Amino acid sequence: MNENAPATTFAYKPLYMQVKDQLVRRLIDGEWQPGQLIPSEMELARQVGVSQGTIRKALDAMTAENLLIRRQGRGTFVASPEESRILFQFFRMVPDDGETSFPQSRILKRDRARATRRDARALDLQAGEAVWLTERLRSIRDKPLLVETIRLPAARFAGFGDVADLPNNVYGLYSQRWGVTIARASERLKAVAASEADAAHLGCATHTPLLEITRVAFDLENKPVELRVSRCLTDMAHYAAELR
Amino acid sequence: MNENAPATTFAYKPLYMQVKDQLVRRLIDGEWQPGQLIPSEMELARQVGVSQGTIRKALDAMTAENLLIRRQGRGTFVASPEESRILFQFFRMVPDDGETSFPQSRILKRDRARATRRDARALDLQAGEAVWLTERLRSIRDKPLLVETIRLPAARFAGFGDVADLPNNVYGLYSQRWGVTIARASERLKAVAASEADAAHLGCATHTPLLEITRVAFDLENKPVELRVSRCLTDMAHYAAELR
DNA sequence: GAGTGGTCTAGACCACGGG
DNA sequence: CCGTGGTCTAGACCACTCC
Repeated sequence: MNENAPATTFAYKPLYMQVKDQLVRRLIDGEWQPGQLIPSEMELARQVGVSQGTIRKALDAMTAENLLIRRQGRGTFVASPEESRILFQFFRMVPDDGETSFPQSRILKRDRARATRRDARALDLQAGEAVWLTERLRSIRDKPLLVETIRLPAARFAGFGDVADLPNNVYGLYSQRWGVTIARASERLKAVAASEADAAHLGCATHTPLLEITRVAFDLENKPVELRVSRCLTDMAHYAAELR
Repeated sequence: MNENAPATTFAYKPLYMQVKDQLVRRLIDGEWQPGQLIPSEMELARQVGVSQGTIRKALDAMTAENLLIRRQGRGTFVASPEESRILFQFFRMVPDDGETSFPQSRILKRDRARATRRDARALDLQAGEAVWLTERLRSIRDKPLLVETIRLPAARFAGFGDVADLPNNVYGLYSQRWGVTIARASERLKAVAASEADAAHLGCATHTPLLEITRVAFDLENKPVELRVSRCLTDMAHYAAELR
C-alpha cells in the first residue's frame, strides 16, 4: 500500500497519515456508522498491511479530532453526536451557577429561502441558492436563553422542511437522516443590542446587550454545512472557553 | 523516581506520565528557562533511565500542552511567550477584515488594592490580601479596541508597581521577572453595556454593547495567577473560537 | 557527515471489560 | 478466561538542520 519512495520528495506524507486518510474515508462513505464498533487494531493492521503501531498512530490522531472514541478492554467506536461528551463539544453557553444542563427548544419559524451573499460565502454556495431557514428559542429551566437562526443548504438536506419535530440536538438528525457528520466548527463572537424581535422572544428590553455567536459548522470533508447565528442573554449564563 | 505507592487506591500512573511530571518539574523549578534548548531524547533517556520511546511520549504530551516546541533536526525547546504562536494563543480578538495584528497599549491606572471577595475566589487568596491593579486601553491601528483591568496577587509579584514601562505582552514580563509561566487560561464571555468610563476611553456611546471577557490565567502548577477583565468594542473585531 | 526529531516495525507485558 | 486497547522497549531507517 506504500507508494511513496520519493526521490526528490516534494510531498512526503507519513504512512500513518495516509492510513488515517484511508480510515476517515470509511467514515465519509458511511462504511462505518456513528456509534459502531470498528475492527480491532490487529485486524486493521492485517487489512491495511502495516504494523499495529502505525494503525495506532492513525487511530490516535482520529481520536484527538473527536472522530473516534477508544475504550480500553472494549474496542474503538465511531463518535456519535448522542454521546454526552460530544453533545457539549459544540454548546458552550453555561449557567453562571455551574449546573450544565442542555436547553429545551421551541421552533419559531421554518422556511425555505434564498442564500444572501453572506450565506453563500459562509456555506460555499452561489448567491440565491436555496437554503432551509430555522429560527428557534432555546431556554434553560423555562428561562429564555437565546434565539438562533440556522441556515442549511437545501441541496444537501432534501426534505428538511418535512421533518415534523426537530430534535433538540440537530447534529444527531443531520447524521441519521442525511449522513452528514459535523466534525468541527468555527465561531465568531460579538456583542450586539437586542432588536425588538429579540426582546419579544427573550423577554428583555430592546437594546439589551446580547452575545451574538456566528458559527459555521464543517463536515468530515471540511466543507461548510451549517450557518448558525445565536443571540444570547448573558445575565444568568456565559460562554465558556479554555485556552491552552 | 517512582514514588507512587498508593495504600488503598490503586492509582496507577503510566511511566511516561511520571516522566512528564518530572520534566515539568524542571520547568517549574526554572532549571529549564523559556527559549532554552533542552537535552536530546537520547540524553534524557539516559538521565531518567527509561527508553527513548517513553521519553518521546512524555515530550509529546508536553508539546501538546504548548510547554515545549520541537524542531526536527534542531532539538526540543522550552516554549516562550515571545514566540508568535504563543503570543496569539491567549489573544483571541481579531479584526473582522482578517489582518491579525497585536494591539498597542496605554496604561490608564496602576494601583495597589485589596482583593475583593470575587478577586479572592478567582485568585485563591484571602479577601483583603494585597493585589496589583492595572487598567489599560488597547488599540489596533490607533482605533480603541478594549479596556482591561488586570489583577495580580502582590505576594507573587514583588515590585510590580515599580516597573516603569509595562510591555505590551505582560506574560513575557511575568516569566522573565518573576519566573511565572502562564500555562493555560479559562475565559467567561458576556455581553454588557458600556459604562460612562468605558465610553470615554473607547470613544463610543454609553450603553454600547461590549464583549466582556473575564479570564483567569494559571501557572505550570495550575495555580491561578492573574485575573483579567476586558471590555471590548466589537464593531470592527470579534472573538474567534475553534471547536473540534 | 553528524546529530536531531519523526516514522515504522515487532514483540512483550499490563490494565480493563465482559463472558 | 479471552480479547481489547495502553504501555514500554529496542532497533532501523527517514527527513531536516547545521557545520
